[in-house]
Amino acid sequence: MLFTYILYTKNLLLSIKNHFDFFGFWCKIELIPLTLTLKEVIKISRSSFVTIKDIAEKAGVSVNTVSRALNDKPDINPQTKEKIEKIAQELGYVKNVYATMLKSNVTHTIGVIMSDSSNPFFSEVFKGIDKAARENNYQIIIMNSEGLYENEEKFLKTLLERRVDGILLFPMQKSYEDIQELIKEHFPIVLVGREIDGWNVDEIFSDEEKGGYLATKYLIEKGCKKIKMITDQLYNSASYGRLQGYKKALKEKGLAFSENDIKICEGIHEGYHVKAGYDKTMEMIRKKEEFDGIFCYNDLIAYGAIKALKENNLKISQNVSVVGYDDIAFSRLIEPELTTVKVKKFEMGYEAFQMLYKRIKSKQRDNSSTRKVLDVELVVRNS
Amino acid sequence: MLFTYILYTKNLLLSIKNHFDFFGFWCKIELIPLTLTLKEVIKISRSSFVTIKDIAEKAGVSVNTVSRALNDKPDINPQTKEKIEKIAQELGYVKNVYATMLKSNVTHTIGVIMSDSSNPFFSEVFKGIDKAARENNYQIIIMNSEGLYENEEKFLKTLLERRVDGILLFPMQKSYEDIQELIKEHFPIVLVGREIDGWNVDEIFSDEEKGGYLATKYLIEKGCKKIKMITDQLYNSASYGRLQGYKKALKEKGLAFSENDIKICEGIHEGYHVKAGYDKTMEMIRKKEEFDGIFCYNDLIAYGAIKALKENNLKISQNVSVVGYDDIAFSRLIEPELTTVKVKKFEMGYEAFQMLYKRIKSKQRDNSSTRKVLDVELVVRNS
DNA sequence: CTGTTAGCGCATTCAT
DNA sequence: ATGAATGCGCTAACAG
Repeated sequence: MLFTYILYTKNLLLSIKNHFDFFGFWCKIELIPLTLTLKEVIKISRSSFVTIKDIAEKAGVSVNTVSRALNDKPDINPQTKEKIEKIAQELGYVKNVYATMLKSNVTHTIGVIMSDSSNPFFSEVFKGIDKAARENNYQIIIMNSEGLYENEEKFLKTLLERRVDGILLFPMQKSYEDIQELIKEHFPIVLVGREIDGWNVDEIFSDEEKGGYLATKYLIEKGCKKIKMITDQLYNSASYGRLQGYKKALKEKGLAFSENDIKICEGIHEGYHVKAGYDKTMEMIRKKEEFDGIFCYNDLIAYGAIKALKENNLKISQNVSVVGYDDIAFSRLIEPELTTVKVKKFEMGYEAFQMLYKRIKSKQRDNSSTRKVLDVELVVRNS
Repeated sequence: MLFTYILYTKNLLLSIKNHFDFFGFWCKIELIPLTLTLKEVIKISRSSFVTIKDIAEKAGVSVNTVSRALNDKPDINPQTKEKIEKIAQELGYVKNVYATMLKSNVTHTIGVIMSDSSNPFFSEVFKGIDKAARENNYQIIIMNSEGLYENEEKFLKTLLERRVDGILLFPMQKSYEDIQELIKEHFPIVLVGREIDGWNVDEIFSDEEKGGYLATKYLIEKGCKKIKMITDQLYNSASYGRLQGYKKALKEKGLAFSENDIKICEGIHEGYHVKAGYDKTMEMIRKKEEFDGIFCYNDLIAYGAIKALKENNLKISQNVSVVGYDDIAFSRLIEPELTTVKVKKFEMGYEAFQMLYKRIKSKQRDNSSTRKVLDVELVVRNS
């Protein structure tokens, strides 16, 4: 074990390092020059970061001269500035942004709460956020709620403690109270990927109904007579919208809607989408339900469905057609290549940050709000 | 447009909100009680966060009583505590961690720099980091370097400015100077996924040579006589190690090694791995190079290779066998299911954080370092 | 052009 | 059990 003691006597500063072991100990005594005060020594022993005060002392100027020099403020002698910059360089000075933040009340940080950043859909959206944030010199604290409301709540608090300038939230449809609280306070927040009716808050999301409509219409026009839909929990606007589109297309084409054709995934865990798609399809086959088309809530579910169909020797696109949603990168790699609804993932993230940024910048904390709807399109491939 | 002015007169504080529009403007005058000072009003207009001072005033106690109450310190009257907690609740108090950090010099934040968090390999590793960090109540600031050294350098600085307690870095093999600087200063840092010889720094990485060896040996034992390797840039330890393993297996089985069998991907951009795997394979076919096996640096490259082989009507596993690396989730979904080297991705992230945490906690900033090697295994599937 | 001073929000002695 | 005072590192207002 290693201990460090610091003693202050009238004219001597001792730093004693004792190395103990089972058989005794020895100690090493270091003399520290008297120019350092006790406080400074403590500081040194605690943290190795150099402060503007250190620079100021070394340069023989005041701290604020250093501050001005390092922040490119006017009213400074070029030579002084140069000298200070040189010393800062030598000492390896790195600004402590916390001190700055404490004064300025601005952190240049946003919080991002999503359910699972390793899900390809989210990670594409995140890329957009990341890009936009970097361009504006903003940092990101990311939190994965794993779809759990408790986490969402906890993270929200953590982010506020960190005084993020704003928050991008991919909400579970359940979380109402705390978010509404924030909105009431006009805290900068943008809801991403979900539409929440009647709230006075900035939102960006896809035209889900159109997506569901396009997918279903495509299946019908391809000749499908009985189209199943495998969807996610129905209490979020995305699945709701896609379902509406599905219904709309059925109605338009004169096909009957049946509750039994809607299969809802349950459980949230690592890779559950693929598994759910697989399980639901297997179940439909086992129960000998008739169907010649499946509209899946997302591509991952579609992968699972395709896997199940293959295992039962059903020909994709001939016996059963499958349409996914999102158009993640892998949908071009699986066999057959997946027909899917393309969502502007990167744009969603990029735009979301822009909206948040605008909100942060405008001191205007009023009751107006903007909502942006992103267009979707059908990508026809071989499924 | 909406402007807010604050006027301070001898006995009157005016907050004037002027609503301009094209046709004129009107203004609303609010009287603010004299108990507030100008400074306080400015504060209110600037930030809506309540401080312990606000609570103290409302509770009629001192700030430190509030501080003690809220931090579960001893020496406090239970009733006072309860009262303070209630007021804090009412006012919607959220602690400003920056102030705390400024005092404590501890941020409970780590920085993570990786090349692309949307790459499935990295996102799995990140999950492990995230899990471990949450368990220890640490926050994460993540940065995507996009494989660019300039970014890595810049981000490192940003993270230091943010006074992260430690850094997890997935290094490009190029970046030496600045990292070494940090290591010399005994700043807590753990290098993840890459082994760097001769550095005195904590590292965690996979047994790359074993992975390359297992993959190649498998191909040979399956009957392959001419095995190509499509790899990434060779200046990182991962590709180097896998190449060594490849060579070792060839030698052991009496097959000749040829420089021409090593195909190196170039370019770094969105989805370049898949494309590179595809391009390199197409090129080999076009040039009529002979081969009956491909060992790919990662699964993404393997997907591209498989796509190219299929397009040329080559039967995977019969005409040409393919082995990938990493075993990302999608390798079970493509057709044929990919034989690959399974890497402990989640564990790598999880352990990496543990190592960093240990380093952060032990004030001991000495010259010792630990390196952890994770085992790999071959997962035989149908390619 | 530069130094002095005050204060951001909080936690920590040290008194009382 | 509670309050007063101090300082973390930095910036900004003000004075010289």
